[in-house]
Amino acid sequence: MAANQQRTYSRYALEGLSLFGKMIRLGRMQRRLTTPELAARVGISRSTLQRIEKGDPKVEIGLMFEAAAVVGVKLFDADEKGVAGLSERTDDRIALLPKHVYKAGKKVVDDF
Amino acid sequence: MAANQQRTYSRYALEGLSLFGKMIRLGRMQRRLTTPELAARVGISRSTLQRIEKGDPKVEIGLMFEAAAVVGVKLFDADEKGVAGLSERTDDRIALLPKHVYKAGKKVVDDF
DNA sequence: ATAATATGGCCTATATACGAGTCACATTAA
DNA sequence: TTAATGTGACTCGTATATAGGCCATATTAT
Repeated sequence: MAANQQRTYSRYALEGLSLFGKMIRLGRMQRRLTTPELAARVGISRSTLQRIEKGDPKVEIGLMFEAAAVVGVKLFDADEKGVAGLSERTDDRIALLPKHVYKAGKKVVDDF
Repeated sequence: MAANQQRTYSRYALEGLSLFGKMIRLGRMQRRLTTPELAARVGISRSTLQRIEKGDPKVEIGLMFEAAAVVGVKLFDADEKGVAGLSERTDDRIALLPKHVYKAGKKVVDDF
């Protein structure tokens, strides 16, 4: 018992998840894969795949990324140099910032 | 006991997750938020935020999307009409396909 | 029409992610 | 330098996601 539902998610996150699930579903159908087939290829159960395609916020992100990869859905269009290139550039940008944030009576700047 | 590590993830998924985590970390640092601060805003523990920024495949996808939303990381560059528009167009594309996949001796087509 | 298959929804047991804490070390500002 | 704060890396108990099953309905092909 205790049907809590105590965690809430923002509208933006839920909509993004819903879209992500729909894209995976679309990819699956375009490749003419049934839900048991795709689940088998991803290495998950059909029930989990169903939750993925619904955009359930509680699924493991790794499983959702796996499914997306299998059906060819890519988020943040890693175009040019692919994900690796983006990753490097992100590392570079992080390196430019102070390594700790440190709050000391400073007002939050937020200019970027 | 039983340090299983029985689930494996594809390289592509792991790299995508790593990038995703780095983008969240970058967003947090740009906004001068400490890890306890961001964790509080997202409504999660600091340990979970650490796993998010590392790209741990086992975190709830809802939490990661939530964190991304708070620090302004936008998924699948939902530019123009935003996520809602993309979602609609995805629905439309799904509607064009047969509602079930059905395998019947047909060869996998894969033309799209 | 019928048969065959796909999908959605629900259930339970078990593996495990989460929150909360602690400690050590790194980094910053003074 | 020193003091204050941020971060990383753990541990542990408990809430919960997952796998796997079943059943009902929908869809397809014949």
